[in-house]
Amino acid sequence: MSARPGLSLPEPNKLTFPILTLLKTAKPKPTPKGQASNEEVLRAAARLMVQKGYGATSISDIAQAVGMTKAGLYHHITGKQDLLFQILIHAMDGVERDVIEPVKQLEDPEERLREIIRLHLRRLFENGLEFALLFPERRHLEPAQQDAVVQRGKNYLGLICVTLSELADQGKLRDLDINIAAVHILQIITGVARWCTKDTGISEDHLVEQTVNFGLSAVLKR
Amino acid sequence: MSARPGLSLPEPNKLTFPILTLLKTAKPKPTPKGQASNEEVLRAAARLMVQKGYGATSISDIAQAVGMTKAGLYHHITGKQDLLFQILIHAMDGVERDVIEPVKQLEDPEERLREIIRLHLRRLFENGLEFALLFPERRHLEPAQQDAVVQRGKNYLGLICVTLSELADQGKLRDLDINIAAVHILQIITGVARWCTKDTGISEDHLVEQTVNFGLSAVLKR
DNA sequence: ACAAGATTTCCGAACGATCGGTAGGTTTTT
DNA sequence: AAAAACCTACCGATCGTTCGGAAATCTTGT
Repeated sequence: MSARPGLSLPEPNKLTFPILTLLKTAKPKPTPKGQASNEEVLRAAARLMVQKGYGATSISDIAQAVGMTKAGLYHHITGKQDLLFQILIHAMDGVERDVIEPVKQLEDPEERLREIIRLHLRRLFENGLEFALLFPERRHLEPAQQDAVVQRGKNYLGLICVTLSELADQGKLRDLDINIAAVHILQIITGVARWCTKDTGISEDHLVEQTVNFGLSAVLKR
Repeated sequence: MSARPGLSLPEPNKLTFPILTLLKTAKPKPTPKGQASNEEVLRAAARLMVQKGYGATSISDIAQAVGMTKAGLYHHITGKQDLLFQILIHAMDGVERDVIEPVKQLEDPEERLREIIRLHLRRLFENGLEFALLFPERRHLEPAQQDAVVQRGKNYLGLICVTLSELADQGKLRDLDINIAAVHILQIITGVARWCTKDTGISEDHLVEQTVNFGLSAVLKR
């Protein structure tokens, strides 16, 4: 971090501590590009990709965002494609941890559906909008990686379907196609992640409340 | 179309008639790249971009899809960016013609909202899913072009807002934020355009009916 | 009807730029 | 001293775009 002769750039987001702190897997190869990328890199890359799209985000962009050069960055990632894969896996991990798991313990399906929407939106606002990348950008992955991501997305969709199904058993559900309704609910959530990057003068609490009510009203009788 | 010596490729989608038939504007320059691109090119380009994304769709891909070479294609377009712009303008033209205009004559706001969703979905199925490009890909345009596209999108959103407002005047609307509800409705529609590329075994009629009911139930009392 | 010229349509080949990725050496940390 | 983190410099490939010319098509004079 000291002598960089003849170059006094601002160094935008220079990291003040070494990356790659929680690497648990063994690394036999001299290049430890194990599948564990660093949180900072993932976050910066995700932010750029949400902003500009996967294709328009170059490795140099990401490297610059974390205060490194391209070559330096390649000690933390194995490639651009795999970086996207890590981001999507990471996004799904977060959703499963912060949304799916807490919600599984709820017995009442109506409360569960409400919490799914609420918790997911909360997560979007707090932990970044990486989830918005899941659907539009997964086509840039290898088929095998794509399948892995799609599978986890389907699990999530399945949870919504089961919840709707339970609501139907209780007679609380409108006469509708559960599968289509589940997709629409998911689209509403991810839709928020999409247009919420803009500077809308809307309070987060208000948006969450309105979206939850919107989703529940669409499917519940009353 | 006749002698192409030493080259017997299948020529995948070779056009059997000259492109650019309805060019009405005068063309002073030797390169008549006026802003009127051909329908075939626009359609093929839109289809590819929906499938692979703007960044991942090369000019060669588009040229091959219409049975030409890169250089030949450049007599019909002024550039890749402008091609995207033409596609988005064309998509908005279609929506304004097939959705907004017919719907403006409807007095009853409930019927109007129902027709907005229904007609828009119908258009998606029949005239291609170019509308799905509007929101995710417009960031690749110049700011001026972006503004033009965004403005027309806002007009559409405004129509939905006005309709919701009229429903509120009639006391038919739930207690909700009209602006947020309008965005959610639009997101549902464009969401269909997004995941509908897949081979879902769902009938179009069924999907339209379900989506219309979903949207109306979300905002109407009852 | 038909040839000749003008115009449009398209192609082969290349350009400059940028991209993802790598080799090898230098600095920093352990 | 060993290992990890990082940089400079470069590679091959691909991208969007352009140039000059060759077909194909249209227009016009006769």
